[in-house]
Amino acid sequence: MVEVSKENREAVKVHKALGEPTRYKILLELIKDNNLCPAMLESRLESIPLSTLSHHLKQLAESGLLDSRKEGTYIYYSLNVATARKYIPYLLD
Amino acid sequence: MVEVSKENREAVKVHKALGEPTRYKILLELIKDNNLCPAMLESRLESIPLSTLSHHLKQLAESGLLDSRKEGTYIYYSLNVATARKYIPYLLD
DNA sequence: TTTATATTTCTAAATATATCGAAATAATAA
DNA sequence: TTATTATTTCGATATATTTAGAAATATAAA
Repeated sequence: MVEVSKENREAVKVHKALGEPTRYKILLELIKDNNLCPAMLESRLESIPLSTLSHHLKQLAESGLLDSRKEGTYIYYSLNVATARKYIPYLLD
Repeated sequence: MVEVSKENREAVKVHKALGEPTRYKILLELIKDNNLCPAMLESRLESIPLSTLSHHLKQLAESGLLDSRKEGTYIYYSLNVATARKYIPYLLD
């Protein structure tokens, strides 16, 4: 099997991250309102445990779609604009 | 949990289809050379059984990324340009 | 009508992923 | 230092997906 390039592996990772309903919803929330903490997202996506949410946020961040920054005990997640522009331009603007 | 719209369900399906290395490779081959049959793809993607390939082609087609047309015993798969322009513009041109 | 070719569907096993409670970490406040 | 809050990591289970051989289908050619 011909292996894909590093660039293509990254693309597959991004699409895989987007190809799951909960993660897609997280992304939609962040497009509406950038800079959200897990606890804030928890109240927007009904009945999801924080441990599950955290797991999905990790995958979205590892794909490059999200950035995060820590402030005290809070962690703010935000869209990585460059990655989002590349892979989900149809959702922006 | 807030459910996603029909449009978003379609988007998730497309991203899920793209989020798997073999299917991504199939797509890259079709971008290089549109209108390929399973047997032609089989020779381009080394060591993949036709049954597996057929399964992946089905998912790509069901997501809306591929069209297919039958000619005798052959089935030609091709990019659906509208869907591709929406979800993988970074791969086109 | 038999044979050959292209492809799909079926089925079962292997692998990967999602889920969620409990325990762990990390920062802050009392 | 102890308690509190925000979040992550762990571990186990449930669910979904991928894989590939065998059987089935469909078309065309001998």
